[in-house]
Amino acid sequence: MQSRSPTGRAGRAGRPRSAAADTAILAATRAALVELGWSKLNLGDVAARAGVAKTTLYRRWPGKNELVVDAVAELFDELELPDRGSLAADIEGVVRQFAAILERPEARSGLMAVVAEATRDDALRARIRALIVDRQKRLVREGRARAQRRGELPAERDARQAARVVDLIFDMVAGAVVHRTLVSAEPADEDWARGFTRVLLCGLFDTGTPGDRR
Amino acid sequence: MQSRSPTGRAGRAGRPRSAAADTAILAATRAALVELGWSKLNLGDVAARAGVAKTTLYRRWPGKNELVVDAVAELFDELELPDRGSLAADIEGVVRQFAAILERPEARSGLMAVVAEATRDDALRARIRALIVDRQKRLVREGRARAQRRGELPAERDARQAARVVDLIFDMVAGAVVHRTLVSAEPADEDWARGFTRVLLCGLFDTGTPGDRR
Amino acid sequence: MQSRSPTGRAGRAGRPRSAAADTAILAATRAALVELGWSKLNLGDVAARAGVAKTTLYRRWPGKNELVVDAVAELFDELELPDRGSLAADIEGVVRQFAAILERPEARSGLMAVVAEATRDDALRARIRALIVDRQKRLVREGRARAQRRGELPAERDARQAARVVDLIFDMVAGAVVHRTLVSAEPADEDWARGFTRVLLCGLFDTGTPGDRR
Amino acid sequence: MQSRSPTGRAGRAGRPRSAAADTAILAATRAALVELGWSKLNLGDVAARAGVAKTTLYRRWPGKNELVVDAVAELFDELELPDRGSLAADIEGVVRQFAAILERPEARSGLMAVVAEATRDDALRARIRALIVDRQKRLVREGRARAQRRGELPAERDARQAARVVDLIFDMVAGAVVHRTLVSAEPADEDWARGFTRVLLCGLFDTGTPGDRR
DNA sequence: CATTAATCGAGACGGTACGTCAAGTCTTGCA
DNA sequence: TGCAAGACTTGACGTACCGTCTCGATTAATG
Repeated sequence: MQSRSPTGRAGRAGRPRSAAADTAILAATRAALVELGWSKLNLGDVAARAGVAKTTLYRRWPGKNELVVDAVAELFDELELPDRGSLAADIEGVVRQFAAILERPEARSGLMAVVAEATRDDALRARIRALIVDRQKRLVREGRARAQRRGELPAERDARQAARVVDLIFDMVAGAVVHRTLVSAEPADEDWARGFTRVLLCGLFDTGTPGDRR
Repeated sequence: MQSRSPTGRAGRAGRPRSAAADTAILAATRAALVELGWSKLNLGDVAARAGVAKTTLYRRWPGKNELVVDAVAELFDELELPDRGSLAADIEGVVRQFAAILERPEARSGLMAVVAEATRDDALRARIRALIVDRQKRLVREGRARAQRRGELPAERDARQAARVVDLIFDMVAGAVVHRTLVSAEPADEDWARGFTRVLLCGLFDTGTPGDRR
Repeated sequence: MQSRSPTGRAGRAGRPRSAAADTAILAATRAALVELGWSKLNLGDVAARAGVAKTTLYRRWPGKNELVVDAVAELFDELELPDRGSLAADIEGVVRQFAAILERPEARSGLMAVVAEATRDDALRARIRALIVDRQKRLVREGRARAQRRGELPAERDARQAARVVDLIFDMVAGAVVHRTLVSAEPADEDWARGFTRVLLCGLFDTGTPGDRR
Repeated sequence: MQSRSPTGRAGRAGRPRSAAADTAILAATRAALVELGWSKLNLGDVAARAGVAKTTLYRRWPGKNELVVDAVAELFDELELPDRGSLAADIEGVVRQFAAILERPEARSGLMAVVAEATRDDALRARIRALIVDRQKRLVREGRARAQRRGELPAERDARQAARVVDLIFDMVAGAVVHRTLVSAEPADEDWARGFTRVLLCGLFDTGTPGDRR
């Protein structure tokens, strides 16, 4: 998925690419990210850790940015949305999972850096959307559908409206957790997740006692 | 404010630092950020643009990271919170202003990059908090106080609770706008701002027709 | 000879070093020495003249000192000792040749400078001895052997004594020419060479009319 | 002597220059030369050691080269030529004294370096001649006159011839000691001094048993 | 089963930017 | 005015990575 195939139609003649190398390189990238952080990360070091030549790495990825997107994207594939019985519980659960990933240094260092690079690189931005953003929106879609099945949320008027709502919620949830964790640099712990979920579901105008609606 | 004072007690002996240089350097930094972006930004170029020697720059800032934090921080000082008559209108206004800043390439490139670097640099994180985060929380505090005066929001139980709410709202607003703009890479336009404000104030459970409560 | 070989056993793996680069760099060093002199000589300029990256230069030589020793050493390899029929004529010949080399600006600037640096750098001193001093002592040894074959000089008692005499003569000849040329800054012309040779062979006590013994 | 006087006639107006400063600066230069050597020597450090501002230093000397010539020249003024009873003994004595000075790091590092610089700087070359070369030729002149008084050496035909001989002997003695000490990097000890003196006085053709003529 | 064509390791290559250091000048304020 | 302090411009330093290249040595699938 993440590496371009060497030929247009099919890997015809010649020695085929080592499948193990891809795995080793991505793992080495994460390891290097942990030790060195984004700015000191260098592809020569990654190649050495993976037991691979620098040329092998450049044959498969265009550069540092794309490599790190791929390496970080795999982290977010761990996210799951088990049914915790209510929308509030589901949200709190995914917020805590997301926060846990963002505690890991390989995610912290890498994620914001590639987003920063993506502000000036359309292809990179597309890659991030495809491998991280769009892929994790499944969580919002699934949680929303489940809540609608439970009757907690109304159905949307149409598909366009549904997509807009999913996008908005994703930006609100992911944005708040990322901002709390990386910009404000405070832990997104259980208390914070509960407060956040309350506002997200009931709004700031809500005056009810905590826990009444869940 | 952003530059270290040259002496511990008082700038007594020797030639004093040129005050104009600071201004020129920060402006040059933003200009270079627009043209080159974070990753191609180099201090030699910044120094040349500012009409200043590279050593002068290094005498005043420890490095690229701190320089960019200072340069970007000035951008956010433009944010204002004029009274638009209702909390909803105030939020929409500040969201649109914030989004407008994040459209500017010097902010886009710089902000996420320094946040990324700050994940491995405590001093840098502190600098970001002091110059950007804590400074802009004034907007949340002011908006909240104004809404309480209008009777739109209840008063907090105590100061600790108030601070927690301010922090939460700041992360939710800033996080959502940043994520929408930089990660999802979609415009935070008027429509989006309205939808966001609605959810923030009324929550996802809200079923009222749009506009009833504002 | 002057560049370190990249591998211990044999230059096997990896791209081999360009052989032409060594030649180009040493020639560029001499050219830069002529134009700029030692103190203004800089490796960036040398690299540019040689059409080579600065890193290539640093990969092969530790620094300016060693590079200049190698570049200057090649100049002295031009020295020859053709048989002019008598020891006096041979000495005058080599003195004039040596003086001619020291007229050249690349030798003038470089030689004394590296000797100066070598006063605080053992490795550099060893390099000078190996590439310049010991290499040119061949001239003294050869001239002495030839004079002994002619019967002009007696044979030494033993090898140790021979080595001491060779060292002494080398220091006297080279020292006098260098001092005349660079310190006193007077030309070591034919007249001077004749006077010097007379004293070296006959001593200050000699009272004979010039030319009687040759 | 070595510093230019600030005004044409007398240091009249304004604060007069501190006389102690000159002494302190030259001493500091030698101290820095011992610790750092020529190439690492820097005028900021010298100024600090001398308890003087860098500007003061530049007001009195044009630069590093001239400063070091002055500092080193003072060392050679220590040379003396006590009457040891014979020309051979006088020469051996001065050779040993000269060698002793060249053992001192401040002389080793500085002397060759300024000679190297002087190859491209006429004013510097003149300064070296005036302060070092010409000044120490007094030793040769005095030794020669003494030997003539003793009857060891004949008188010259005329003054021009006398000057040529003095120059030649000076270059031979100083050149040999410098070359032995700094280029060959061997000690100019008592043995070497005796061998050198023998050759200088009797020549290489001499076959007599050592010591017969002294 | 030999050929063939791409991949692999290693490492040199031309570049660019780094952050530091020294040279020499300029600008203060004090004596 | 001389002087100490120290900021200033300039420019080289030596290092580290960048992404490309040139090698000789493996490897499969093809012929």
